[in-house]
Amino acid sequence: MRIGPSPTGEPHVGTAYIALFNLAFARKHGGKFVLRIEDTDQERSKPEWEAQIMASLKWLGLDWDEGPDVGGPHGPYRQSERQQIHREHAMKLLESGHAYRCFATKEELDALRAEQIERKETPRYDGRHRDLSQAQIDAFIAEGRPFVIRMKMPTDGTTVFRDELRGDVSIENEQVDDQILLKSDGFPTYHLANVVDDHLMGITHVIRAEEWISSTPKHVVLYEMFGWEKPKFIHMPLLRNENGSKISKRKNPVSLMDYKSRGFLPQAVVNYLSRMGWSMPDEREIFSFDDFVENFTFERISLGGPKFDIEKMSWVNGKYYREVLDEQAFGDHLLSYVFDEARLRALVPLVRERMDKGEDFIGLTEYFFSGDVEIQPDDIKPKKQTFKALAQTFERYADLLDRQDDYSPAALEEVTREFVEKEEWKTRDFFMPLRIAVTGRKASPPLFDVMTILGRPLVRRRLRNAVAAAKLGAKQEGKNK
RNA sequence: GUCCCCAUCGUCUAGUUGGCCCAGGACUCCGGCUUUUCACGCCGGCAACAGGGGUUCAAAUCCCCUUGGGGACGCCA
Repeated sequence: MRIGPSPTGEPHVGTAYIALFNLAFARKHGGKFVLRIEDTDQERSKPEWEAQIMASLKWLGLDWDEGPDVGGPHGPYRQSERQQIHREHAMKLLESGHAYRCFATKEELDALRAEQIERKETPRYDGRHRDLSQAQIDAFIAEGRPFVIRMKMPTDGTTVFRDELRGDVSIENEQVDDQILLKSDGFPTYHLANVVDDHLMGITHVIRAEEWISSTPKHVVLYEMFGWEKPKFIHMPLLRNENGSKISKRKNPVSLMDYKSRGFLPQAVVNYLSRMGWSMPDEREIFSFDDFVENFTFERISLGGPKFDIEKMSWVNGKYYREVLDEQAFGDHLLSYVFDEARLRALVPLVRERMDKGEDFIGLTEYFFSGDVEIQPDDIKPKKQTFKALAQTFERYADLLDRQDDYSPAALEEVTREFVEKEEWKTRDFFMPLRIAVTGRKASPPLFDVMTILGRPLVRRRLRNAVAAAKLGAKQEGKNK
């Protein structure tokens, strides 16, 4: 069993979800759980993300038997360090005629796709370089044209594979594209790297999210091309947003770091996640990971995509507080959460010149320690603006911050000032409501320092609350007229 | 648009070898009890088998169609 997170963003709840089921299955059947970093996207992968993902999984107690940090017999466990292996396997397929070079540029293919969509056709590769003559290939290479290696998918027939949860899934081969295996930068795509590494690492059960079902035929055909034994495929249901779409940070707090910073217990998060699409035979809701492993079977997985409900996860967390942990353990949790050293240290420069005695601290910083802050509509309305305008502007600002990657004070200040200018608002008319929205008070340390320490999820939540407050104000405004 | 997957209360789900289910539990919400208050706890309530055809003595459970939802269709994973 393995989990292959891609270090291209914050540690995602979906990663933990899949890791959890892989681990449970491995533990149940005495198998090994492998952590393999799938960092073949050179542009988006970052070492910081990798470190954060590993830290988050460890926080949850989802420990791996083999991985980049602990090593193991099938290393290296970072795909970027296995490039040579992937390349060799791509060459093998090239030699055996199962793959070919494609010289089409990205622009060329984008244009092709655009045309196909225009004509309401299914966007797909047209096989333009699938049967190039050797002379043509030589000529292109002599020209120094960059190329990718594509797999030669059969054009007819059907590929059938067994999903252990759903039974046989069959997909017509003509529906499947000639997948790129090796990119022009020499790195493999997910499909090649995944199949090659899974085989080499002795992965017997591929437990991954449902979104991979439609590309599984490619993987099956690859196994066959290499003449390898196929693993068993288990596709877990996809975690969903409230509206049913694939879970995303737009609609949900999906970063595992958020849960930690909001004071969730790792055991409670794991417990809640186990109940997503799975149930105990006796319908118990509160159980340990060991209990989960003991009772785990695929038969108890239900396939409807479960919606992630932070409300219910909070209830689970509360259950742990009052029933699972004893006073000592609960006290320890509180101590480490409230007096988290990193957070306390971050506040030091903000409060030092503002306090005379230790007792001033709590009053000065309480909004760093609470979830939502209370906002009175009347407090946030600038004199020269309407509630309606405020609501709309805040909404646009919240959207802007969602897309903001750099959350440092300087960067926040820059984008915010730019934003205010673009909105044609007076700086003070925007900054005061913003300060109240974020801190719940009219006076605070420098706003952007505060926002950085609060972090994206909390700022986001409070901004949304302020939008709601402004809308409420707008309603009353309308009535009075 | 094409292909694939899925379908029980608002949400998570039990139910799946068809009958014990006019569908059970949990979250949320609403009552009540307990409590100086709040919370917890306890008791109670609202609330679902998407629709239509079959198969069968009998269907939430099996089959088909429709509808709905989701996913995939990237030199991202």
